[in-house]
Amino acid sequence: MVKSTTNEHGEDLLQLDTQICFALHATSRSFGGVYRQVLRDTGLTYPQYLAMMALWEHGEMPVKRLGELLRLDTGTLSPLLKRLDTAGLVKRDRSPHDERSVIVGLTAAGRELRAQAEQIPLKILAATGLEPEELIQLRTTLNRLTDALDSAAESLQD
Amino acid sequence: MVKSTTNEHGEDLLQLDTQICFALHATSRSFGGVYRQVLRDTGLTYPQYLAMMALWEHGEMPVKRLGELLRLDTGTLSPLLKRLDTAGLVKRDRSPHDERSVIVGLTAAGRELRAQAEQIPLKILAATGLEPEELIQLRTTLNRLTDALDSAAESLQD
DNA sequence: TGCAATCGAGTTGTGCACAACTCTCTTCTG
DNA sequence: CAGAAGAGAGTTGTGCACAACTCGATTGCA
Repeated sequence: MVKSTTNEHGEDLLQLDTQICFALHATSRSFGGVYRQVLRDTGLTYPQYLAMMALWEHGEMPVKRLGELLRLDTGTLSPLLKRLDTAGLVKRDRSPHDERSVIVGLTAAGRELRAQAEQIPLKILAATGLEPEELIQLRTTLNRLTDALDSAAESLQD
Repeated sequence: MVKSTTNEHGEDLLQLDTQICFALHATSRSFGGVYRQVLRDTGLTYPQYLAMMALWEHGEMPVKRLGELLRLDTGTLSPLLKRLDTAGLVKRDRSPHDERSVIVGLTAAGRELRAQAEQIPLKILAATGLEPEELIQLRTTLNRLTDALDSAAESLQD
């Protein structure tokens, strides 16, 4: 049995689907543009900012754990952390307990940057122009969507 | 006057904001993962698929117009089209009316690929696991969000 | 205990996104 | 009509995302 691709509003879901995905792609890039502006004087990119956020909140942790929090693999994270290291914001040291593991921690400069970054979320919040209720619902929908997509991708592996 | 950063549900909006943006980022990448699976035997990446979609729907058009449809600048589009050209799916010719303009059109192979790509939207739709109503609302919210972010980014230029 | 399997980081290669630039062609204006 | 200004495409350089790989450390199990 094949589901109809047109709903009661007369919208073609096949078309709609591509628009959803395209809209998401566009929104993601627009967010990137706003963050680029807001982060300009910190010298951070958005993914670097996310990494710093995680370290500000949780303190030092292994690269592995940071990758889980940010959902990034080492191919992305290693060079990113190298750049943060070069910028003097983080330090990386082998764990004495497990020589495979590298512990990422903040330097003094990295901790100091936190004060400068404090107003960033408010600026971003203002830029969204959405009401809190809408943001909450959007987040809920996105999280469900991410879970569904991840498990779909997994079941498509074969 | 400073707005409260905590709403009536006791959620910290500063935290929420970062979660929204992070959630969006995560969803965008999860979509990427599903498309990677689904597009595997076409040999296309997701942005390449978007470009092909635009050409299947609208026929040949200048690079400029394609960039507007996909919201991509030439720095992204030129090499992407070069790869599609190398793959034999599109052709690029200078416009006879305006030597600055390049017209992108489909080759026979590019047109044939459409049949193979026909079931892709349905697969993606299934992978989202969302009801049509939710998709429609999500699209609406995302479009508003994108507009707000774009105009915010513009006003932050200076 | 010894060795195979696994794990954690890092590297390499490809492609996307974007800023800043060049080059050519067109258009506008004095 | 000439030269300046602008438009359209492409290039260069940086950084992110991800697959596939290497390498050394650890773990597990025969």
